Amino acid sequence: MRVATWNVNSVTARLPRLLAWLESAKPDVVCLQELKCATEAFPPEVRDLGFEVAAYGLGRWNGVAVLSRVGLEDVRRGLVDEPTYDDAAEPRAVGATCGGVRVWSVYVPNGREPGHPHYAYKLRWLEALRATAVAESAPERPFAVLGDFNIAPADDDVWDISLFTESTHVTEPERAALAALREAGLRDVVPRALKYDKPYTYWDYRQLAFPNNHGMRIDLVYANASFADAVNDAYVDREARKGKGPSDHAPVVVDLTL
DNA sequence: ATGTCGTTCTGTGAACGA
Repeated sequence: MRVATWNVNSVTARLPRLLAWLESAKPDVVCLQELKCATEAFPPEVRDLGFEVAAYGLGRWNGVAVLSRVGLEDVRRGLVDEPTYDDAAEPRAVGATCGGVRVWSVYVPNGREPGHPHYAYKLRWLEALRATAVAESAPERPFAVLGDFNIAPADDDVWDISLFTESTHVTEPERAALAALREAGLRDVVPRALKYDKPYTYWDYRQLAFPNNHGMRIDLVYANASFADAVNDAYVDREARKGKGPSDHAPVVVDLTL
């Protein structure tokens, strides 16, 4: 089974590239983030390719989905005890069971800057993610949380850590939230880089970041032992970041032998 | 130079978030 995660930065703007990628990469299950469209506006062309779709979006911001061509059951929108921001629920997590594998597609809040209310929201949201993983991860069922975590797990996951001294994505509390997920039994499934030495998944649109490989590894796969032990390959599909009209993120692809 | 995107509204450019 091939499972992937991709922050597409607008599913409607990315539709031609998404459809081409689905046909060439042939994933069975895909977690998408930053749909930037409402649930009912999710492009029907994806279903025409044979995928069932569990989308969760409200419009301009955020939005997540699980696509599957191996079945789609027990869809859940939102986390256990999920926090709100400015008193509003945001569409940042959707879970589904696909061919016996439980996956969550997540778009973790950015945080904006340490000390900002959005940063405190990010940490609360990550605690709700941990609680959801604990509630749902049974040892015998492959389980994984995949998505844009907006956290670089280690300094090596950033192209130049010296530029991040006052920034989110690398702070100790954010990394502690990832450690708490690991303590809950999830493992970081680190993909291969298909070029250069680091498996970056995101490169800013600005300042020629992609050609200079000024990237970050912030799109993560956190999996329980049943899922992680079944992984026979994982890689970042950097080809999808090339050319005209890409997302600023590349897909992470994981192959499982179940 | 926060230098690029994508979306929406204050709407044919600006504001916002990333």
